[in-house]
Amino acid sequence: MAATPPAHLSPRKKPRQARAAMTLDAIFEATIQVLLAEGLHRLTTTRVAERAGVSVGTMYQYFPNKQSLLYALNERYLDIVAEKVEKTCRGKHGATTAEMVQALVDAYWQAKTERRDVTRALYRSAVELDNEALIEAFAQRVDAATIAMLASASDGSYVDLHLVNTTLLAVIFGTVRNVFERNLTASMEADIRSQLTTMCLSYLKAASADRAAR
Amino acid sequence: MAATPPAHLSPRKKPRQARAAMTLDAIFEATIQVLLAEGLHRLTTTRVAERAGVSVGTMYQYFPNKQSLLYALNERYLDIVAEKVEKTCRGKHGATTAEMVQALVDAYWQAKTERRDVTRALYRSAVELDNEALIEAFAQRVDAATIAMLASASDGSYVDLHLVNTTLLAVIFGTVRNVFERNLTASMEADIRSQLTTMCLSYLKAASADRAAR
DNA sequence: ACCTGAACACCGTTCAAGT
DNA sequence: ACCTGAACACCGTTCAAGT
Repeated sequence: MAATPPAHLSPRKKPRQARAAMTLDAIFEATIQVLLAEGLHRLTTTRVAERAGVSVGTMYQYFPNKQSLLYALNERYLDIVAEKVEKTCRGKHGATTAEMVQALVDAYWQAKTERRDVTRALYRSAVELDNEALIEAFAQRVDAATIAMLASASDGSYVDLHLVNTTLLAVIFGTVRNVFERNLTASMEADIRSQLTTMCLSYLKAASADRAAR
Repeated sequence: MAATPPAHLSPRKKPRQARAAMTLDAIFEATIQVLLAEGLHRLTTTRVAERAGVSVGTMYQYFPNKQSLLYALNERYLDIVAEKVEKTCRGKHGATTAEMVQALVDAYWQAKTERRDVTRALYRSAVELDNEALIEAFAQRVDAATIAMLASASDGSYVDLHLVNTTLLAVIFGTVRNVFERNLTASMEADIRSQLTTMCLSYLKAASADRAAR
């Protein structure tokens, strides 16, 4: 689960009535819409409230400030991505390293591409916040999933699995973000994605204790 | 040189007198200071002006808006990084692939680490802006430098040098950013840096036409 | 050519009042 | 328990006036 956010960013209260839960959903949905339609610097509490059909005061019942709204939005999003990656990893226990890497890169890339406008908007929105806790929680969750997967590989083991795994994830996360921030053609993007897979695989082979022992 | 920024982000005028040049420098310096001391969301035009010892009106003579100030700051910074990478690349023409990769990762990582607080602050500040043009210009400049270097390698050539090179840079840029956004120990960071070098190298070997032909 | 700072429209956040 | 919206302090940006 996501780590508890810093106090000044945590939601004020949870909705206790169905009406309130709907209000919250409307606020999140409105935030995404304003973010996409107007951009981060035009994302104002007034505009979000208006689009959500509530008053500003209502927003402030759930979130102590604007940042915490964006924080919660990113948290939701990362939860979904993490869940997808976890599921993929569980499905590949015992497989070959090649299958694992392929599946991992595909799952992560796919999760980020599904709604690429939202992904981009959230990458940007995250800047305002004290988001280290958020990123760290996400990283550790994925870390656990991929470590367990790699440890079960049928064709290789690593002297320092922890380091290899952290490196692998830093490279995948980083590269995907870098690609998303540039304006590349779809085919160039697809090419890089496939090259990234190749690259991760050749790294794992080079780092494999198994191979070194042969 | 850096590409011309979008009209709404380009500086209003260049300083024509020594006094004005000093004013501009003071504004840039103040911006970095406020960014480091107070963070992005407390970076206000008033605060920057006050710290720079000028009035707000003066700032607006040089920059049409707050974004353009951050744009110019990032431009300056990326120019310095690009220059360092270019110099490193020129120095390795004709060397082995291993030397090149090592030098490239070191140069880039080093440039970003030199003032890591500034690097982090600028990564964050860049979010507000329409910074695609900025990133693209930087990427293309480095791209040209590394392509020329790799093409001169004494021990390998590539079927699709362009793709290999773009992938390599996306991975390096992305990974470095990812590492900077996390809170890792110094030794963990050093380890990842060295692993990244290994990884790039094993990728280049795998992608080398030379080796495939053997 | 360069600088000033009061003025304006707008933003984040609060809180007394409502259902 | 939940929602409202006027009120307040502050922000980005302008522009008439100064040197």
